[in-house]
Amino acid sequence: MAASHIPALARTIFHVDMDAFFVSVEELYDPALKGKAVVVGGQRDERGVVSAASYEARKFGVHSAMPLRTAAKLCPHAIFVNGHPERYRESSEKVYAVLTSFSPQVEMASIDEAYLDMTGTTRLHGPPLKAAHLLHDRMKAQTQLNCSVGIGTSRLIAKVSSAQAKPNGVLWIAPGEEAKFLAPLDVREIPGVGKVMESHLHALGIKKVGDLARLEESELEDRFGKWGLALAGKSRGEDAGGWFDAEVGADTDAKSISHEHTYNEDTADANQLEATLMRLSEMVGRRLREANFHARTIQLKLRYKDFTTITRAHSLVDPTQLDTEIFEQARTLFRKNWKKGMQVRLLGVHTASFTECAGQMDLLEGGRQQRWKDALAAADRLRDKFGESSVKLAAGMRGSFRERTHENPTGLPGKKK
DNA sequence: TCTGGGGTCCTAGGACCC
DNA sequence: TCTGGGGTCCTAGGACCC
Repeated sequence: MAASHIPALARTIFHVDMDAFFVSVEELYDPALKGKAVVVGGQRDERGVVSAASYEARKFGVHSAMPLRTAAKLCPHAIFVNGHPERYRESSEKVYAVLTSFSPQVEMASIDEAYLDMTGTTRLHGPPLKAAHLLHDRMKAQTQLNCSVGIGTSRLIAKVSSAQAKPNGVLWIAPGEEAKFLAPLDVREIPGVGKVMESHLHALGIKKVGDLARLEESELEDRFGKWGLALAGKSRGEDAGGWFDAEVGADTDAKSISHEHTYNEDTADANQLEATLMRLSEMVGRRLREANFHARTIQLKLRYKDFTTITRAHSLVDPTQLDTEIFEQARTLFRKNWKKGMQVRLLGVHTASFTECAGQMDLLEGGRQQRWKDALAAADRLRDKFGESSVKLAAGMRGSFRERTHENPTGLPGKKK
């Protein structure tokens, strides 16, 4: 092909996506699962959705985000497995180690996928396709896991091509071939186009990316605003706007930390609901302390039986990382907004607007907070040693913490991180 | 079919300030 | 009198991703 088609500054981006990651990791622990219809995410009669399905289960129409009970109906012979986040984190770290041996610019986009900037690595690893096959084989050798690799001049092209390469494949889109590659694909294949956007586009008669590319930019902008403009660029394979434009591997601090819980059965029991808020506040507080963040905004999430969901937030003058302060705010928001007697399906505690250090406080307040911090640090250490359920901080306690061991009667250490 | 849990980003209105 | 304009912060909700 003519060299003039190749932009002088074209980047070479890899998108590496692990195949059926959670299922594959579970197979490492239980080889009997191999080749079977497997659903990870919970048991067949539980409230919840599919986190991952094996290719065998997918043949029956099972896919991630589908309710477990639906999956059980579509594929009655499937084996249902609870998720093991520690296992996935551990495998993810091995994946990361393999990737960093190929490029210093690696960015994990989630637990099972990553972008690599491979621009200028030809001398070291050979041309893109050769490097990708090398990576693919080393991944299998060192993690026993299959992955797919997409290669392109943008994150977008790399991401879309890795999806086309699945399972267990490698796909390279040569510079200049982007639009041709995208044109026949459904608009839904473009990252950021979900159910809602898809139906808006379908209503305009736009089904394929090629249809999108033929539209005037100005028309897309008029209809969909800023996002429409980005969409026009994407239809040509450009990393148009936002995070996609960022350098690969630029580190990004967390913007929010949250935990939520859906009850197996809806409840209107105020004591149970507030106990859940306490537990969620503890989990959030702990993660704030681990990250050394102080949160200014505390948000409550409340979902009723009929699935109507509200969020209510409050911003503090002094940012906090203390369980009790988080809980106090969450509980206040809850008492103000929960319609007494209404059955609750889900509660969540969300924190955001982080600062590195705490706001100002007077000396007296400082002393009291310090004692709390000491107590919490001790509780965190105890949890590390004996597991999540061994320590609970009771609401309203001052300057001390109580140890509860009835949930761990053997005295043996629980799961260690 | 009866809908998890952890995130990110965007929009839009109102308050408040200059 | 019949009504500025821009900037920022806060809150609520929603689309989307894995």
